[in-house]
Amino acid sequence: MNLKELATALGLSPTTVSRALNGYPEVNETTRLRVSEAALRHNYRPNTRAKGLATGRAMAIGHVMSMTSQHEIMNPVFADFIAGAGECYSRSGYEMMLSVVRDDDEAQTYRDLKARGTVDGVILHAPRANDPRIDLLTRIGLPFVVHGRATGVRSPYSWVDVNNRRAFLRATNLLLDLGHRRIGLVNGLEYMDFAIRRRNGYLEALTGRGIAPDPQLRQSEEMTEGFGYRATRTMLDLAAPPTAFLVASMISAIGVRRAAEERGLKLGRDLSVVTHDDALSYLRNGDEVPIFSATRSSVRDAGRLTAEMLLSLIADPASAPKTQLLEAELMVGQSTGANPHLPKLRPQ
Amino acid sequence: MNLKELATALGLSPTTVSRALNGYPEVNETTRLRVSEAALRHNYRPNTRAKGLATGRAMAIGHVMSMTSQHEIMNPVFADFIAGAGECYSRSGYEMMLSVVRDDDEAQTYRDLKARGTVDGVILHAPRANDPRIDLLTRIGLPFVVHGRATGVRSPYSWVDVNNRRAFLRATNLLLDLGHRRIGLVNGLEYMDFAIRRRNGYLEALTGRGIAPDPQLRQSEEMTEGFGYRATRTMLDLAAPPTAFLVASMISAIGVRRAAEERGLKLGRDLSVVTHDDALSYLRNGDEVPIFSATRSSVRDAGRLTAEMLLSLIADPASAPKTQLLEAELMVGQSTGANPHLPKLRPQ
DNA sequence: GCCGGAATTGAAAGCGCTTTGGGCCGGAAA
DNA sequence: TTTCCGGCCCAAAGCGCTTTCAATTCCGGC
Repeated sequence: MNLKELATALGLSPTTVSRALNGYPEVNETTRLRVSEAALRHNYRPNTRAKGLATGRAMAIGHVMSMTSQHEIMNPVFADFIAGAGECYSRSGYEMMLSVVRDDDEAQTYRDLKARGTVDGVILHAPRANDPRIDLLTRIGLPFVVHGRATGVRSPYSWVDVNNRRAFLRATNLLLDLGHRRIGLVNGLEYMDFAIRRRNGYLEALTGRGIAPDPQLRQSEEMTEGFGYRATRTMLDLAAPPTAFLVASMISAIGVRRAAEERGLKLGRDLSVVTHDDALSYLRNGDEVPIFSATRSSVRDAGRLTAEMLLSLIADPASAPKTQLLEAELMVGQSTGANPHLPKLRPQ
Repeated sequence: MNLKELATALGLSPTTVSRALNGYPEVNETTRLRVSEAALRHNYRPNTRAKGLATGRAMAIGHVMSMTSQHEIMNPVFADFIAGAGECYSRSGYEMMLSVVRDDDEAQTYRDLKARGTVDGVILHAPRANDPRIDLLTRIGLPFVVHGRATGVRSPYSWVDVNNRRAFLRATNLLLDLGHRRIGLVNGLEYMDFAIRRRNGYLEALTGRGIAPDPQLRQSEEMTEGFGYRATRTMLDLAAPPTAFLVASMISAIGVRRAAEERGLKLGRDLSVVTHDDALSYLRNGDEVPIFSATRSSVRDAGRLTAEMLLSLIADPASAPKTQLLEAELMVGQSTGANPHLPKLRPQ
């Protein structure tokens, strides 16, 4: 059933039916009722493409996820982010379009989305330092919001980000306060912006206490369980091993725990761990007392906020770029404790 | 730049340009070259909506993920499945549309997608026993492929599924062969079809060896880490605790390991665990020797296969429903070993 | 030198919607 | 009574493509 059929069934013109359904004021209220009742009864819904063609709006938002040909890692965070954004879209009548592309095709994908008018805007995932995609999107005039930021990019753009530097600064300070002096950093890939900021927060805290950072205590890679495991083993094998770890994701932290337990080290007693916790739905960090002490920030909320920001940008194209910085909570859980090797400061 | 503009720029009619770009035979080869060169130069790409309107095909596939209002759990498997399917789509020029909806809106969402012509077909996720969505989709005539099956649904439909029953049958037999007699089942929600089949495989193996299944050794819930942990604690607290566990997901298995290690039980020595492994990219099950003994089946491959099947169904609407049953590999890893409490069969 | 047919191109009619620019009617204002 | 103005509705023109149908040109064959 299309508009014309519905109109003839009602003895009205397509014009009036369209106006009635779209809430235009110049249609009689009783007619409107009659129309919407008939639309419901006939299960009428305007054709997406026809409507889009007529209005010039796609009512769709693009999410491009690129995969390096080598890694092929799906970010576990992605699903929850999508869920948050998707909520927003269905509330607002938007569709979400997902493109999975090889990373060297990503720029072309954005150009395509714009040229073919497939979407009204996109969300930029996983920004890197000096990310060229930001300039690209600005240049081609496709509205976008970045989930994260891109160190080094000077031109203004809209973003929603967690205060990663501050989060890891605070986390490091927590460990320092517990007497830890050698703190291992198990970071994400350090061309990713979030990882850079986390490292900076970590370094800032150390130097703030007059501790010279040891490059041997830093590893960075894709945040898998296996990486957490391997990085921990390697650092524990050092002549002067760390007594605490700062980890960039729960998944990696699970690997850290595996390595620790393999050595008979109990977290919170023999070894301290603070991890970042994205509050993934299937990986809750304990119930009352968190399993891991953590810097916590819901990526699902971030998804919702990012999507909302993009929709507001699309609604008002003239508006200046918006930004939103979210603070992570620092939660003390069961995986941290005083440095057991600390020489008593005041003996006796 | 649209078709008309490109046509006038070339001194040709839109008809010819359209034909040239779409590979119709009746256009002069030199003209075609001229056209495609100009299209490239002007960065021309046909408008998605206009093309869709004219052809009647959306060139898009819908994925609906519903969330129960209580749970709000994003299936961690979803991301990898999507990645597999997305690969197939971008290869074939299709788009993926994702809808995140409350589960009581799901039926309406399918009706919408059909009525508005937003997609050419959908992939049905997380089927349950007697899943009503299958009949719904058949009734409204929206092509679909189910990722999984639905016990109890009699009408024919297309699906791609792992042989869950067989996988858990074999896994249980492995544990039985290792001398385990009390085997705990940490299953997914048992209204989900896959969980039903896994339980059946487990029960079949037990009864096949003349062992009466103990209902106390079965728990089923959303497959989170926390559930794995709690279920294990509960079962280990039984008067006659299990010596082995069969677990429905790596995430839950990590919870099982946490509970075990909390009790000082080492996996593979004091307690055996076999888990199902979806081969998630960020949660590899070890490198050479798997961490967990596991029934393994890549959900990403499943995504690819499901998408391919759907596209072939759409290409040939008259074709009969297709099905594909994937076998899981049974991999022995570090988490299984002989039952330590087993009385020696041949003492001395 | 004429004809049928292949090769090549175009005009125009949709696809299903929105939206502009009237048109008609009844009642208030003149 | 005439004029004007809301209130309500419709015809028709697009939106940017595809595709049918027709037109034109250029051949070789007779």
